[in-house]
Amino acid sequence: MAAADLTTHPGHLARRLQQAHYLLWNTMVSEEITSPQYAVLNTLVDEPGLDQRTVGERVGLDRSTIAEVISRLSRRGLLDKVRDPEDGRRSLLRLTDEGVRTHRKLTVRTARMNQVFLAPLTAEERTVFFDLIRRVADAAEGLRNPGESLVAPR
Amino acid sequence: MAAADLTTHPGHLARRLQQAHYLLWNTMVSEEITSPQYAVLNTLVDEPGLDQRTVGERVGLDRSTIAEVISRLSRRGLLDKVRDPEDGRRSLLRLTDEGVRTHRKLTVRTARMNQVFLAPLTAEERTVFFDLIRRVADAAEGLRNPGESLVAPR
DNA sequence: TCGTATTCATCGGTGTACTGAACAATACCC
DNA sequence: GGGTATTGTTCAGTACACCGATGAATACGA
Repeated sequence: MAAADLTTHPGHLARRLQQAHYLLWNTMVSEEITSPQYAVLNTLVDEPGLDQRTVGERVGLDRSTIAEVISRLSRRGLLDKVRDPEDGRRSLLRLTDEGVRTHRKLTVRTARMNQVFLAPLTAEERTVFFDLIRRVADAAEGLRNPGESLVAPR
Repeated sequence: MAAADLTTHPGHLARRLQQAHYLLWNTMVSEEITSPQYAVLNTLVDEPGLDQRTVGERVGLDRSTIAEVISRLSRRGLLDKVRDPEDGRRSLLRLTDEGVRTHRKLTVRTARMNQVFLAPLTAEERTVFFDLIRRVADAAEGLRNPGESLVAPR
């Protein structure tokens, strides 16, 4: 059997896209703070006091992964983590002043990086780019929790 | 400063897309062989006897990463790795019969998975999807080796 | 031909990213 | 109110994915 053409395999393209982004992030945004770490800071700027699991859900990180990311951010003094006095299972998260400053700085640099990253596309193409990726990702994420969107239990 | 909207950040979208793909791969293709491992098998079907560095270049994997991926495939008996007698620095790679069989099986399943993954898009949209991602990824990869495409040194 | 430069592979370190299992705390139901 | 189920976190294990440094083999130039 002949080899498949990987340039038409969305998974392979997604990996290449992410790697390319990782490299650009490292040179244009930060060598210490990673993109997922920034996503966590960004969520907590908007919603301070969120618990760990919910933050993971917002940024699309697994329960184990979010725990590690948060422990690194906490170790660097960018956020504080305290047990919820109302519910001893939860860890509540809040940015420190240093965390807020870091978020502000990285937001500026990230905007610059996105300009470079998306430079090959016109404004219309960018809109399409976001739309197509979002639709595919949303649909695939939906396959994991069948029925969730249908009955919305809770 | 307000929080940024991550749904317009290509890096964040790329990560979500890749994760969604990873999960679908696990359920529809294989739990043992990963997508990067399949990419290596696929390359070696076409070009047996390639050295390790070149394979890494073909599939877009770092020298350290490709070494680990290949060591796993070798441990599972899917490929053979021998020193090049002509150049003692190189490791030459070749699929075993078992490796060829595995590639054939996974190629069928991967095609099925891609249908499901891309189901939200029309045929025209898929073409655009591939084109946009490829252009962005190619351009970003080009930023790493400035001048390479201009003068093609060697 | 001998010494320097390049190239390929490996090693150590860090950071995602997933699963399954364990544990503690809370919620729910008879 | 006590036993069971659910929920949030952590831990162990596996697999990418990067960099810098090291070592071995080859290439090249004076």
